[in-house]
Amino acid sequence: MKNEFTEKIKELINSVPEGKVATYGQIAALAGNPRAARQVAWVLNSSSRKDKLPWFRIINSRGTISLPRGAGFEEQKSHLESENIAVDEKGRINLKQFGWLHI
DNA sequence: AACCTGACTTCGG
DNA sequence: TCCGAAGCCAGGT
Repeated sequence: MKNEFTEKIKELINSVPEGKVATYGQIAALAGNPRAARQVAWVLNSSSRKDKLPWFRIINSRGTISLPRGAGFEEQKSHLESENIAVDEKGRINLKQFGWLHI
């Protein structure tokens, strides 16, 4: 198929186990394009609604929530905490402990 | 086909 | 460790 890259991104996101988080860069790299992290975010934004992907398990390389306050930050934080993942006030997460794949 | 946009990443200060 | 600028990718208009 033509956009197997996008399809693979969805598969990878669905592969993230509960209680773990992955970064855009990791997903992009596993999908075959380490540079297409932005595309991962785009796919999430467009597919999370219809495909119900665990978008809340995807964070940026700094190990923090990328969403701004009032635009999903609170929501994502709640989802993560529901899976026993520690998130501080600034949205920071300990990747050493909760990271799906170790960088 | 060209330009714009985005839940990013990396580098330098 | 935090902030700003530049670079990259694919989809949308």
